[in-house]
Amino acid sequence: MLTIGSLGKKTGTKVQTIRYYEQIGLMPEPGRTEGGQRRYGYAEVDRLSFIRHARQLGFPLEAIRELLDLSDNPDRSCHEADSIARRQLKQVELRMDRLKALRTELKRMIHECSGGNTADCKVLEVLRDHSECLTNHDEIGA
Amino acid sequence: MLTIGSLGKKTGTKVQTIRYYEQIGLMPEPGRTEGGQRRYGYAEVDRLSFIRHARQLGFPLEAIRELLDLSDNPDRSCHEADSIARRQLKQVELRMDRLKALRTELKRMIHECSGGNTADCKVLEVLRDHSECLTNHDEIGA
DNA sequence: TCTAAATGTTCTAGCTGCTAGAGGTTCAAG
DNA sequence: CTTGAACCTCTAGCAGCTAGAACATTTAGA
Repeated sequence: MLTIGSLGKKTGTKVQTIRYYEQIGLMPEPGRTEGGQRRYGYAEVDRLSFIRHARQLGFPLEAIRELLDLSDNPDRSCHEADSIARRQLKQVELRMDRLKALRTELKRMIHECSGGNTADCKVLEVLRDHSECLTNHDEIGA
Repeated sequence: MLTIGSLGKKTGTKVQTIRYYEQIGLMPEPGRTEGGQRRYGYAEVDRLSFIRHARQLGFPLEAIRELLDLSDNPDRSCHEADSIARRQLKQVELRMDRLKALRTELKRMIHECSGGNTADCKVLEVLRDHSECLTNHDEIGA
């Protein structure tokens, strides 16, 4: 039986975060000692590892909830898990595209800055006047 | 003189957001009508445009606060604005690197999923067992 | 001049995914 | 039996907004 602290260490999760996951129903309510402290078994280690791993891959908690659900029901079609992963991939690629455009603009901005005083600072000038931008980054910063 | 609504339209900002910026001191407290409604001039259009543009480039509000400060003081060195922009560029590149690793992992995961039922779903399997990952994505999902 | 619609006002709470702190209790080692 | 680390609950905070309730003002048309 593991305490919440050792579960945390095993999975690289802060104690508060584990309690948070329990609170929102991602982790089950564990058994307690007579004194009221949580005690975990190895099923919980697996579940929490799954969650943390999915988080590292950027899945939002709601997606993880679905994935856990699928994982708990081995009879259901793999298709759903696959489409969640594809959705996540789409998100990642979208964010990458935005960051790419952003990087271009930032680089240009910095490159053109010659280093006098702020009165003719290129960085500030570009920020002041959107028309100096090459891309029309509507929602880039998301 | 502009109402908060027309300022919002001119700059592509929601009314609530403008009030929020005022609340945190990014936008100045504007003049009011006798009835207590906000009225803006063209200086405010410029300032808000600056803020929104910087947000689109991903600058956090605190960085924008500094940039506005620099912009208000034309005598100060451009160097500070430049270093804020460089910092932002670093952030963007860091996030891009993480996303790139993430994308690789997701693609592999999806690619290997043959589409049976979840009992042998590759997506779920990879999530279950970190050792199947090529990268050790410690903080990838940030 | 009156009215009705559109827009404005403040205040509070919610979103994601945690994280930190206060103030108190339990557990395990020595 | 004592001590100190780890646990407990509860509340509030972070970024950067966004939404809604409940009410006031403005403006255009009849």
